[in-house]
Amino acid sequence: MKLIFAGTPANAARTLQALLQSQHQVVAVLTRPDAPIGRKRILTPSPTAQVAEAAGIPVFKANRVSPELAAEITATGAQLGVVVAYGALLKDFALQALPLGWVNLHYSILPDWRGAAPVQNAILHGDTETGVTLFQLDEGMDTGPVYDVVRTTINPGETSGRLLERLTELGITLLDQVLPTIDAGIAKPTAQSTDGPIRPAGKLTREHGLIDWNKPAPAVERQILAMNPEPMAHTLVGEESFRILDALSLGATDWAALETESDSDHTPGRIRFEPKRVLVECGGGTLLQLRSVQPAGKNPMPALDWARGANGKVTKLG
RNA sequence: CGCGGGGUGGAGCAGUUCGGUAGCUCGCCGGGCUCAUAACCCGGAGGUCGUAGGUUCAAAUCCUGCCCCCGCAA
Repeated sequence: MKLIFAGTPANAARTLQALLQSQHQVVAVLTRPDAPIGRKRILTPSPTAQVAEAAGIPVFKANRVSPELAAEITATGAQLGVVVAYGALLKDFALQALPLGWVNLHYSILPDWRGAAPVQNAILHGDTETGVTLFQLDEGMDTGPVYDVVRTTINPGETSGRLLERLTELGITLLDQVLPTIDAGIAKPTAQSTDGPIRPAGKLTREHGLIDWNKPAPAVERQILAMNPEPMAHTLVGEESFRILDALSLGATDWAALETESDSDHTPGRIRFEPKRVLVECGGGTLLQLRSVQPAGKNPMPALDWARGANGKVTKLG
């Protein structure tokens, strides 16, 4: 089957690579325009564009599909479009540009977590299960009829980045199974369920990553895991940003076992350096064990490494 | 020229203001103690102090160019 692929970030690029090695023929790729990346503002093609260009496939770069672009898409002769995190909604004329329309891989069990950041939101809200949904694109946001779903358990301590990697692979297998049935004309998508939670998965901004140490440790842990790798949870050390990449909630504090001196000052955000652990006091007398951190201007490092240099200089976060 | 932090044995840091051949907490190797140990004790290896050049009797430290990493902002 002749396909056009639309996607932008790394997981879309990974999926494109898989399609390139499949029985299908990717005749063109749609991705977002090159964007300035990093401090030096170097204009960089999206990961998907890089994979496409390396494979010698024609690339359309656009932030939205115009009627003119839709005509070009039609002219490629592709039968079906496959969308993975392209980054923009397709209007009716775009949807109708291909004989079989478009399918979209979405990293949640629809209709729950429709929107830009389903993986991060699932972890942030403490979900224990998520999945990948392959559905037929319509004009709504992630509202189209569903071909199939693959479910998976969210592992304890799993970050958004790691979970997305797993979901990407699951999505590839899902495409592998469903595309042939669409090609054969025997696939029959069914309307999305109307019961169960339908939570909006809004994009998470840097503000969502600012840690409030008054919250209990389990909530802070979920926040840290959800924000990794983007936009990354952070707090402050003095005036400087301090990112926390990985942490583990230890739950309630046994203060009696911890007290070695007469300091009954249990301030949220206060750090306790132990020989083998770095702990932060959270709300409700809970403790969070820091695992991986990144001070401003430094590379990410194990919390214990940071403690070696920071012990005695830093006493409190936030 | 967007703002800023940083490059010192494998890791994280100190030392740079007031130049005099490198220190701390770990890790690693060997030995000891111990029923045992991630605990403790003793010993050891390991560093062109990012790089090129300059000043000086002497540079991690002062001056100049360059490279690399990162936080914020976009």
